[in-house]
Amino acid sequence: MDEFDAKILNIVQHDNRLTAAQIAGRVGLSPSAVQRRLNRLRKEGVIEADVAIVSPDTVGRHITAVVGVVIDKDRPLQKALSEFRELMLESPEVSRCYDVTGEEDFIVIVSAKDLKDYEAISRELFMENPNVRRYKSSLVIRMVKSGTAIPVDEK
Amino acid sequence: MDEFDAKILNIVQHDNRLTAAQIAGRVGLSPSAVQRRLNRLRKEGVIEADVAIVSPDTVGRHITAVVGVVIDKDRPLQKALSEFRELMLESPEVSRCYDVTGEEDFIVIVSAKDLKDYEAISRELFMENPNVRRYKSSLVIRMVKSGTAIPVDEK
DNA sequence: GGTGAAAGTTTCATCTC
DNA sequence: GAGATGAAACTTTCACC
Repeated sequence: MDEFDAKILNIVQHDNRLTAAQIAGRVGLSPSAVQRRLNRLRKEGVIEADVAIVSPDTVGRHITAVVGVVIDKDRPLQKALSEFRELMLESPEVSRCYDVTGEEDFIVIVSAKDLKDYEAISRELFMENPNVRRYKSSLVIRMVKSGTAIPVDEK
Repeated sequence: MDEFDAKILNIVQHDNRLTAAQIAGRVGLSPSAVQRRLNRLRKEGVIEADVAIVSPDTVGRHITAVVGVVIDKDRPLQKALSEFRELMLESPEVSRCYDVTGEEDFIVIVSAKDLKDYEAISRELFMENPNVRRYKSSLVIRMVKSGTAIPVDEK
């Protein structure tokens, strides 16, 4: 990982369909050097995935919610935690789930078609979930920033 | 937007480096039909972007935090809100920012190198920010799910 | 890391339903 | 309207310097 890798990562995190030649022009390497680095970064797992980002609104997902979840500590804790994680992983409406410190145990990002759909989803995932003691939904009014990029220091 | 589009979107949201021929095999179309649809979906903004996802840990970003922010309502509200949004947009350590309903005004996802770095960032963005009345950090212990995919109903 | 030839992929005009 | 075919243009791969 040197300065070239950092520059390449900072570029492809915003557009991974640029050709090696285009990236090469910006970072000052030959196209094949860029390709070699990209292939290495992918093999090593620095680049975890290459994905298309879909605009939720255009596919009828008009609601995003941020949900703070507290697990019921009266139940076997490890089991409750792993069951909850499993449920999050297998629910397609859950786009992200963080295990966190603080008052809440998990913070979950949910995507739903509309409010009615969100109510059904939150009832199923949280309200009727015996592992959940309580939860608090915050509806997203406006996506201020919805990036996926991690800053990579160019040294 | 038909069933073919939905299937294509559900595929490229997990891997946008598949070739049109590979996608065609899975959805039951010819490669050129898949290409035309992908180009259309990109032009129409259904596909907002095509990006590489970088593993934060591998580039030295070991801390992720979810921060709930309450804006100081004693200040001119619209100005405070837009200044705060602007700050989030221009801060590379902020990967996401949601304007939300409920107790908090914003929920912010921050990426930092380590705890010391996080303290410096949160001091600058939140503690010393006159537009912020109070904020609450939750440190991410474990990324349970870190997807970017939105479910697209295949009819 | 660079170069260049081979293999693979996308683009686009054309034909068909 | 949308899908299939095939040739041209472009991109990636890989052996070699």
